[in-house]
Amino acid sequence: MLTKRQESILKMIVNEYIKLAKPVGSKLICEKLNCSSATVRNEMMQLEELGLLEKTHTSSGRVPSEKGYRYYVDNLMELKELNGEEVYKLQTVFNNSQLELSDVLNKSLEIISDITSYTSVILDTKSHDNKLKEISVVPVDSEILVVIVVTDLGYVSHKNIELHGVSLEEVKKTVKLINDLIVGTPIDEISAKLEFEIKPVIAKYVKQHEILYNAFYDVFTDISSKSVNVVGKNNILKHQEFSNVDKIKDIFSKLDDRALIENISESNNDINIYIGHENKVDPDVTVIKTNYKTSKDEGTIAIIGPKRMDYDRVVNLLDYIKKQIEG
Amino acid sequence: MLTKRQESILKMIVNEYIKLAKPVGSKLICEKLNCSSATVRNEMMQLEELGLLEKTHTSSGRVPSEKGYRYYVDNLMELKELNGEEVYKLQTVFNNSQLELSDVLNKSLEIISDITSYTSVILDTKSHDNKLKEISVVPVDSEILVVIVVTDLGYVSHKNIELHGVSLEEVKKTVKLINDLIVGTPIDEISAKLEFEIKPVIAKYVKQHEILYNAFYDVFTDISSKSVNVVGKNNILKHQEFSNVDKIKDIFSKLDDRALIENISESNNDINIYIGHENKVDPDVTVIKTNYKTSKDEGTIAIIGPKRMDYDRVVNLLDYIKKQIEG
DNA sequence: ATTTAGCAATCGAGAAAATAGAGTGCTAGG
DNA sequence: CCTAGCACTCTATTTTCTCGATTGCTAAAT
Repeated sequence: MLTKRQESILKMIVNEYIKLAKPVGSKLICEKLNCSSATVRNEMMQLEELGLLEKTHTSSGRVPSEKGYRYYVDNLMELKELNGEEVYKLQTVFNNSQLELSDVLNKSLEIISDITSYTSVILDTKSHDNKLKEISVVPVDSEILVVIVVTDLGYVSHKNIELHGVSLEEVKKTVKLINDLIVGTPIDEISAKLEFEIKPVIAKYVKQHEILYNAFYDVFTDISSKSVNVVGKNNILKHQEFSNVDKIKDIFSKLDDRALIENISESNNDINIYIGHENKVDPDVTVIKTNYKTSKDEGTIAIIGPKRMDYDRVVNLLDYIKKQIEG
Repeated sequence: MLTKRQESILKMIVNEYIKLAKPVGSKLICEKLNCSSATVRNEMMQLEELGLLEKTHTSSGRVPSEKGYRYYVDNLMELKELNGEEVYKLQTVFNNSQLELSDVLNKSLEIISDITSYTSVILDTKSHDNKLKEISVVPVDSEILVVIVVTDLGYVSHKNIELHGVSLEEVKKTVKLINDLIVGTPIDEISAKLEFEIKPVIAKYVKQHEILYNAFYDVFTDISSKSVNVVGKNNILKHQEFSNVDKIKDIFSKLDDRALIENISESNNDINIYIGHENKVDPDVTVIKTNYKTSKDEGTIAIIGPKRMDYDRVVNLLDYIKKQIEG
């Protein structure tokens, strides 16, 4: 258990390090506290023994360890009010009634990435309630055809197919068959249904069914796939912990990797903080994220930055967005 | 006018520098040529006076200047055959008949970025022949509606709108009006037509027309806008000329900038090479690009890399792709 | 008229040494 | 329990030194 004084020393060190990114020495602390630097040093030593602080070398100031940050966010962090300008910028997005949810999320996280210099990720998991609403086809010319699929919740996906010897009649027949058989099916069950129920049927009624089957398979796969959007990736470059080209390469490739979906995805409804090794993205970053869920949509929004992150500010911003979109 | 020997020295220096990124000294050259290093040095001095070579400091080897690269690509470069593996990889894309043109372009430039370690840009300008084919709406629920627009050439765009007190009837009426009035209009004339011909009409027949008008305006804007796709951006990090964080920041922000569209766009049908200051993207890169045009689509494909670029290889690859997609 | 051998001069890159300064841990006294 | 004082440690920076690559020039050779 930490004493009151130890806590305030830890807090000061974390805050100072977040601000200046330089190891914090006893002198700086003792000026703010009413005691000598030797006293502070003794306390620091104890905090180090507890694993909350670290030194970069024998005679350097102290830097918070992951455990130190953890203690800070769990016990010490104070959530301040959002500043007026930030709220104002975000409100222009939330008040724009012409935007769809996905636009609102993208734009508001762009703003956040902008004002915080961190990177954001928006993960659209797509709700399980999402059902197939309608399939339609628009012939473009005698050879080409656009297949359009719309779901219950307003997701749209489309694909162009080239008909090699398939007549428009047959296409229409296929579309009708599929419409009759699977409208109303939840999107994540469509693949299976398409293969085991639809394929045999259209194989019977339609010549050249492979082309059509594949096209539909693609559109459905596309619409049921999760989407990832990484915003403000270049902000990575603004932080001195990522000033080494190899590290930059490393992080950029992780942000581009499809595995990011699994690594970011969050089902918990709180604002969750994963510091360093606690997250699956990269041991040198902190990920702050939360799940969002509206009647039409669900997913995860996340902010990624260095462990030396402005924790309270980011938590506040995420919380604000979450509340706004969940209404 | 350069002598035969000067040309082969310049050529060797460029090739060597492209390979090793280190200033090239006289010793290396004189081993390949049948003469002494002093002779080579004399020639080098002349090439430097002509502005074709540069030194990084008084006693360093030589590095090609922009003018030197220019002379190289104009007069010295030999176009070799593509190697079998590269052709094979690209063929798997071109032979996949299920892919649309845009997919083919993206995938083949992904392959090129991969094997060359350069960055590619695909610019889809959209053909002027692209005309509006059909507008349709799919009601998602009582409040929400998907507007889908398809063009002549198979481009699709869509947007969800929220109807605040607009009845489905009115929407259908609007859609019919628009369909009747502007189907067949080239997409780049749609905005104007929408504003000056359609707006007055729907304003007369439809209550709450603003919402609808704005939604349609958005979909049309979207479909007529040029698309940019930057592939292999992280490859920038692989070249030693971009090992400085500020330079990386600089280039990345230029690749993200919408101005890239204007800076890359190319109408000339050849494979064009813009070395350093010759291009509008960044003075430290070379851009090799060409226009492509098929019956359905047109735009620009470009490869961006350091000035010390593998010119012949990239020219060959671009040429190969251009020929493949133009059929 | 070229080409070449030889040589002093130049400069960068890297190692080694010197210096300054910030911060620590410990001890002894308040 | 706190603090003043001090020796010690380590980094970061600057300075100096050395090595080696490469050049330009000159004079002799072809």
